[in-house]
Amino acid sequence: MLDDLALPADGGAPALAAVLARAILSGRLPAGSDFPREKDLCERFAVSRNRVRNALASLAATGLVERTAGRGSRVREVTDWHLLDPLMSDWLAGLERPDPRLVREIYAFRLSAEPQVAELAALAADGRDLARLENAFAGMRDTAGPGLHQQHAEHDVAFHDGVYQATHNLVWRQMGHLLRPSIIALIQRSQHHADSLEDSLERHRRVMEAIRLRQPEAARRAALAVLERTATDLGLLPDSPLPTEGHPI
Amino acid sequence: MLDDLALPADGGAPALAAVLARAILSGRLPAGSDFPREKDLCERFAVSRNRVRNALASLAATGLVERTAGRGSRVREVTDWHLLDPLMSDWLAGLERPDPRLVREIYAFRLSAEPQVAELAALAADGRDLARLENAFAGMRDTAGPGLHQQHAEHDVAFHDGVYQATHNLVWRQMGHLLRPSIIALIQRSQHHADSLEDSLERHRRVMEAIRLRQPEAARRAALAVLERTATDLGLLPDSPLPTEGHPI
DNA sequence: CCTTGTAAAATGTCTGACATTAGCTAGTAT
DNA sequence: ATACTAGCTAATGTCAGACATTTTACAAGG
Repeated sequence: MLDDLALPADGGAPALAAVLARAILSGRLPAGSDFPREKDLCERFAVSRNRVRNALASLAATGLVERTAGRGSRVREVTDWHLLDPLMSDWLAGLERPDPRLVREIYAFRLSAEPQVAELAALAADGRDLARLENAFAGMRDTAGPGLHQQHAEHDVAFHDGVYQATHNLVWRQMGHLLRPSIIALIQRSQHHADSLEDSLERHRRVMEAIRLRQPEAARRAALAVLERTATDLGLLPDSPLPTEGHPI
Repeated sequence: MLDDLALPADGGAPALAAVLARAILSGRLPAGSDFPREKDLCERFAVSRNRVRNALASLAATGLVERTAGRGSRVREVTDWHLLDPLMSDWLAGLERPDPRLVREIYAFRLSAEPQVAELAALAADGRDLARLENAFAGMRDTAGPGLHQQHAEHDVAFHDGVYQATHNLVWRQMGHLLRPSIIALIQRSQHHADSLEDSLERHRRVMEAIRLRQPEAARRAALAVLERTATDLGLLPDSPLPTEGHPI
């Protein structure tokens, strides 16, 4: 178990946590199963028990495992994972092949939340918020060529995060963390045709413009349009019922 | 600094973290200020460095402090706090006098999110979800008398959490954690007149009924009505601009 | 003035031992 | 036969001390 995993050259404490977390997130360890003991992990990765315990503490803090003295560590249900923890976002974004169900759940959330977020942003955004959006948009436009998918995705994340930031609400702002894994999954799946990119850019521009002009209703519609574009790029069939019923995309 | 804090009789590792966290959450330590050194905390609370380090690791994981080797620990900005972390929810719910700005921010979030959540719940709720809602509602009704505020609040939390659960979305479900600190703050501030309680119950009932009847639009309106009731009980003026500046509490 | 070296202070890590808890097993009394 | 208890084992939790690493401040020298 975990035999094919390797610790990166860095090898710091967070690196070990990331390796162990991805073993769970990739789905190779079923919920309810026993997680390896501390001693085994020490031998397997040739690190001290201290580091192993720190890594396991991170996994427990994000709800990936449950630890009980004398019993051991056990993998928890997906419903217990703290998807909104920034650590979790990093781990998810680094996955080679993220669980399609998770991608779907996060997308469904964004579909139901982001129009509202855009509406709030249109009501509250100030100059700095607009500057962030403009910068991110320019970055997306300048990296629209082939071979720049990675950088394009980063600017894409920055754009959407900018919308969350512009709400000026402490809770909504925290949720921008979800964007990275969602958008990374996007570029890993879609082939990003040139015309698709052009269309996506235009839809983003309309969100930015509506926020600038303080038009909440237009911002809501524009955000929805961006997400519809995202759905087709993700290969999610619009008419298949996602987690919830009937979003007539 | 922190002289008047005491470790509860339990004294476990999480207890120490809670004490330290509340020192920050109560606002006595300004953002950017230095947090006490590990050695000082060891002496102050008469615990080993190990426990202190575990507690500080929790504070760092929730974004309350930033730790750098050789430098020390520093209190982070409110905008960096992970309000959606379950640990944070527990700490916030245990505060005697939570920061009014935080209460307002969380309320503003709920006001913008919960109608949508109720709508999704109306589309996706199954029998188990309805049973949870009915149980919670019955609990609220049975604890409507005086002197039962604490238990009433718990059932209130269970009701709203049930709505989040009923969305059957992994992300929305995580957000139910925010409810406890929000509702605890509610009962600590409002005097809960008998007629106010009666009105609140009726509004909750309409949410439950709309979810049962699969009426998304009615659920949205009913959830909004509950939150308006909450606003007056919290002493928040409904027409003042919420998410942005101006906290005339 | 800038650079560099050095020392101090703080957190990070390692090690070994012991404490505590959960679960199992065997034994015993009713 | 069942139920309860004692004890054993294995796992995580805690402690104590030493050392490593990083940051910062300060002072000497160019």
